[in-house]
Amino acid sequence: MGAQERQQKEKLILEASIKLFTEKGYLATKMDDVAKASKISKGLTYFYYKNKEDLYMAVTKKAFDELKDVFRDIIKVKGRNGLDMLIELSNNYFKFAKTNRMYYEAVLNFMGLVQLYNDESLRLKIDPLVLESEHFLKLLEVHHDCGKIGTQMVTQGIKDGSIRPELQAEATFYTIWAMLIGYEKLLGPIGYEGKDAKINLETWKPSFNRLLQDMLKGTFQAQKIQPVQGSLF
Amino acid sequence: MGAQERQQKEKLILEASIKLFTEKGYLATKMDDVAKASKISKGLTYFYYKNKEDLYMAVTKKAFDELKDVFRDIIKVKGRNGLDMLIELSNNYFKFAKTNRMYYEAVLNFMGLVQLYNDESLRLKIDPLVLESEHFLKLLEVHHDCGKIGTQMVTQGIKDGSIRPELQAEATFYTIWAMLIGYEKLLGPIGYEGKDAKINLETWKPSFNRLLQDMLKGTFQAQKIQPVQGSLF
DNA sequence: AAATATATTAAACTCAGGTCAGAATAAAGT
DNA sequence: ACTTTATTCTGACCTGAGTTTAATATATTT
Repeated sequence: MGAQERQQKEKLILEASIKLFTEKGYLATKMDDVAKASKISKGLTYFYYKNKEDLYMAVTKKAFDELKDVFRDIIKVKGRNGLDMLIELSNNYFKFAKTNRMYYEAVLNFMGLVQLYNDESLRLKIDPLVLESEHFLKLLEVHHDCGKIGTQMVTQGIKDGSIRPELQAEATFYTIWAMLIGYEKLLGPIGYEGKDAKINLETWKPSFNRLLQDMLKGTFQAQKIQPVQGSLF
Repeated sequence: MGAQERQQKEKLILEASIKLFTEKGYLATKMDDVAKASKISKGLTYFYYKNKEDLYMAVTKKAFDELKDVFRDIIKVKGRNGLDMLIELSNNYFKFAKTNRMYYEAVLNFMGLVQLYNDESLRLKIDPLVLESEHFLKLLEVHHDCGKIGTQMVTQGIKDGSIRPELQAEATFYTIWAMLIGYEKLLGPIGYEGKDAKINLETWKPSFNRLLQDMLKGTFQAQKIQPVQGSLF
């Protein structure tokens, strides 16, 4: 059994666990289930993956790679201004989070891990095997890649005039990302109001998008003030 | 033993677990530890709390109450405009998240729960005992209270002119909250870059605050356009 | 074909959340 | 005051799930 066959076996286990994690969630999925679904013995899964978290890290890697594709798919289409790219990113980001819920949760979980990782005093709370995992460092990179692609969009927007020029691209992009993450996190809780919900998933999103755009381009200038200015010259 | 004495005992267990959760985290804290720290038998903890999660819900209740205090402390001070209140809220929110890390994590965890709760197809993923917990409904209320207080700040800001009038108070506040949540979540991961980090905790925050303020008051109008307008009349 | 390395299994181990039968204590009834 | 009932409490036990390991089968090398 060469390295290639081994990779195939790993992939088999990985895909079985992705299916299970998606259906039942990480906690409810037992290593027994993974083994059964992969048609191998439970012990063997520990031959290919150090432990359950290591397996989850492998899943997370796939998840973050797909999220990165969302970023890449937008920037690779030419002929749009930066603002439009970011608006589409916002939409597709939410779509991703909704459609690939388990994947998105894995991404968020990873961000939580990195938060611990960055705080020396908290790092020891992370399972050492996770840090040793080949996927961990790769994930840090992919995370960073997403940041770079997003920053590129802002830079592009500043260049083409769709975003106000005094903004700092990188900080701005990460603020946008922060908004997306937080929005996703808050979405549910607010929807709860249910009966008299003036503010819920549907009604809130336009407001959110509007605020995001205003923040980036400075609506007052473009929509209200500009006409007045025009009459000046 | 009256109801009062019972409450005291509950409080004892609660405080022991808060200490342990803070020190070692939820997962690393064993019910044996809680029992030992409370100087009772393990079985008895299950007399006062249905299970570990129920205990955690009680902790979460304390956590969210304290977060609500952060909101209340700001709005109860009169003589400031709405925007300033929100800026202070932002600062104090981050301070809270940093100082009371375990509490803040509990709050976030609860938000995750509510997200499941709102999706009928996912609700069954929540431990039924959690839904039965007396704290769960209370927590939904406290969450809502925070939203109301924050919305009040925006309303105030619109009234006193520190926030642009066309914004919808509720949607705007929840967008702000989303930004805070997301910022907190992203903070760590970005700080990681470490060596060449242009963007990290320190350098990013001013940018973030600036974007937040611009979004709310429309900086262009106030700083660049207004003077021109003034010359018109 | 023997020796070595790699896969694979099934059973055993461990740890931690949760239960339970019964003891100790307190409260209520007679 | 004594019995009965309800409440509080304990420690041993149960169970489930992640993980380890000793032993076996299969493949690779020499």
